[in-house]
Amino acid sequence: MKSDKLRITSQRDVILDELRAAKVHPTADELYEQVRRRLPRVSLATVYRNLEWLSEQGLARKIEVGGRQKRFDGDISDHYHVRCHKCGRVADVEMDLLDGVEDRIAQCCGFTVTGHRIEFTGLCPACSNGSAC
Amino acid sequence: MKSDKLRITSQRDVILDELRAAKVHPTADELYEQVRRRLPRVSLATVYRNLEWLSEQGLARKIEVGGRQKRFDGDISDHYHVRCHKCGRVADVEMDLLDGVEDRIAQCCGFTVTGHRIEFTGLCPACSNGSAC
DNA sequence: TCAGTAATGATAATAGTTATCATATAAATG
DNA sequence: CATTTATATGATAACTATTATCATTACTGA
Ligand SMILES: [Mn+2]
Ligand SMILES: [Mn+2]
Ligand SMILES: [Zn+2]
Ligand SMILES: [Zn+2]
Repeated sequence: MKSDKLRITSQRDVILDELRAAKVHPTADELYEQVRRRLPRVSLATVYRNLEWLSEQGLARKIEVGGRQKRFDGDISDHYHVRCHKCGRVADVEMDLLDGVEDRIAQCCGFTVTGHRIEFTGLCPACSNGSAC
Repeated sequence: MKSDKLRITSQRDVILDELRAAKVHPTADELYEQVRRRLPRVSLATVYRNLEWLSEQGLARKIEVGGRQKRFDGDISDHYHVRCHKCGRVADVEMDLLDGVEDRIAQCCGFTVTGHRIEFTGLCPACSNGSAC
């Protein structure tokens, strides 16, 4: 009988490792550049594929913020983000989760509400003081 | 002396009118289909251009929710949204805005925080009861 | 009526992501 | 350890949503 277990490849290993090491919330291509340093023959498709896979496995998070590109987070704990509307940089926000807020709005729209996400917007330190991002 | 006033064209007029009439938060191509009924020769580019323009003028809002496509809102009042993670539908949430929440996190990340956005997620009525969206 | 300029429609280009497919490789089996 | 086989990979094509280009159209004011 064949196993249906998924494999741990060196690519997966390095991708998750680099994602966790990144202080920023990298886009797929930003992470690709990092991973390339350790695996020069890696494909961008592999990075995309595994970011998707890691998210499905609950080992990483796809954070849906505004902006064209998706960003990823190696920190799977529930937390909020702030995004710079000038350069797109995303940082963590140290704020307690709003508790029970989903129940408060559960009735009014007919939706079955299961979660919420707060995205603060503003200017990052670099963009605040006129310097190029 | 030449005027630098911007023109109200019939396309603009109809686009804003249809956007305001839409109960959903349409994507550009959804709105394009609506506008086409009244202006059969309209171009999709014109819809994109004017949705952008209307947003800049403060006559409409570009709502940055998750999902691939941008959505637009003819209701320019500040309010939160809930998005169906199955079909992408977006509805308004009847909840008072969180007050002073931006100040509470202003220090912790170095960002100059100027706004926030809450996106609730869940299942819309149609997706809740097994029926096709 | 005319000149000047902004907007339009058609379409090309771009960006980001996903799909395809031949080859490589991890892990189960013997 | 060698064999088998399903999964993962790398290269690249295809796709989707959006933005840019540009010749033409049509407001607007003189
Ligand atoms: Mn984070
Ligand atoms: Mn709305
Ligand atoms: Zn910035
Ligand atoms: Zn739905």
